[in-house]
Amino acid sequence: MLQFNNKDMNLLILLSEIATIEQLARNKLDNALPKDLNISSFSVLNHFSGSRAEKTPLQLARSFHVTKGAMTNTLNKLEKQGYIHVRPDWNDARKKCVSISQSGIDARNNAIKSIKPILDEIIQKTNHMTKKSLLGDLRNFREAIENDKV
Amino acid sequence: MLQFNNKDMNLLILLSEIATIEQLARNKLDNALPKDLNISSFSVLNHFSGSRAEKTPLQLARSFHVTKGAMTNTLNKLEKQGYIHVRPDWNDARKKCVSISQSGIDARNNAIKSIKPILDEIIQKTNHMTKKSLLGDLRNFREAIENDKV
DNA sequence: CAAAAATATTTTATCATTGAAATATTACTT
DNA sequence: AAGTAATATTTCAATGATAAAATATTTTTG
Repeated sequence: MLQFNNKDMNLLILLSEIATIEQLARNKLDNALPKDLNISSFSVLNHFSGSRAEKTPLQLARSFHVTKGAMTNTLNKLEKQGYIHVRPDWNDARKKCVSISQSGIDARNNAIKSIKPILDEIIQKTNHMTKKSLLGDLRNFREAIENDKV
Repeated sequence: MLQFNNKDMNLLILLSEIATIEQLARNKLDNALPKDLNISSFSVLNHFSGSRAEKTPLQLARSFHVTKGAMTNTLNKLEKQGYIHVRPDWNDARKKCVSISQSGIDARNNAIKSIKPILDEIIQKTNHMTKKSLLGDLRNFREAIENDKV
C-alpha cells in the first residue's frame, strides 16, 4: 500500500482484470480454433477479411503490437500453409507485400465457425453489449498507452 | 463477415482491444520493473501485500489463471531469490504453504517505486478513473467467462 | 557521390507459458 | 482394510513471444 495512492492501486487492479480476461479468452479461443491455426495466425487472417489490401510485415506487426520477429514467424507459417501470398515490393526491395489467399479466406471462415459457439456463450453470459461504453472506454484507454515504435 | 452477426463481430473486436491493452501494459511494466522481477513474479508478491496469509501453489495458480506448472516455475524463482517462504502443510503432505518474506516485501515496494511513473503516466493520459463503470464492467465480463478448473 | 543514418526483414538466444504425464499423498467406496 | 478415485505438485517437450544482433536496401547528408 505504502507508496501507492488510490488511483495507482485502482489502475493496477484494472490492468490485472484486463490481463485475466485476455488469458481466459485466449485459452478458450485457442482451444476452439482448428489446430492448424493459433490465435495469432487467425488474427492476421481475420485482419485481411476486413480489407484485402496488401500490408507489409512491419505494418502487421504494428497493428497487432507484436515484435517484427514474431510477425515474421507467424507469416512464415501462414505462407507455408498457403493461407497468404507474399511478394516483394518492386519499389523497395526491403519490403514485402502480404495478402490473403482464397485458401486463407476459407480457413478464416472455417475458423470463425469453430469459435462462434464460444463467442455466443460469452455473449449469452454477459450483457456487455448493452453497455456500448465498454468498447469505447477500452479504445480510449488503449490509445492513451499506445505510444510505442516497435 | 459471412457467418458472423454483429454481436459476434463486436465481441471479437472487444477481445482484440483487450488483448492489445494487455500486451502494451505488460511490455511497459515489464520494462519498468527491476530486472530480477518480471510481471508474474511481481504479481505474486503484490498479491501478498494485501493479505500476508499463506496460500498454496494451486490457490495462487487459480488466482492468476495460470497453469500449475507455470506457478511452480514462478514460485521456484521467488524462493531462490528469497522473496517468499515455502513450507510443507503439516496436515496434508501434498500441499505447500507459501508466504511472503520481509525481503519479498522490500522487493515489492521497490518494484512499485519503479512502475509508479508508468502508472501515473497512464492515469494522466486517461480519464478512465472518472468512469467507475469500466472496472465493474470488466469484472462482470471476467466472471462470465471464468468457468474453468485449472 | 560517398559515407552515414534510417528502414525492413530475418535470425538468434532466452524465457514464460501450455498441456500432458509422472509422482506422491489423501479421500472415498465397498 | 484394500483398491480406486481425487487432489497437489513437479517435470517435460513444444510453442510463441521478446530483445538484440545481423543482413540488406534505401534515404539523407555533407
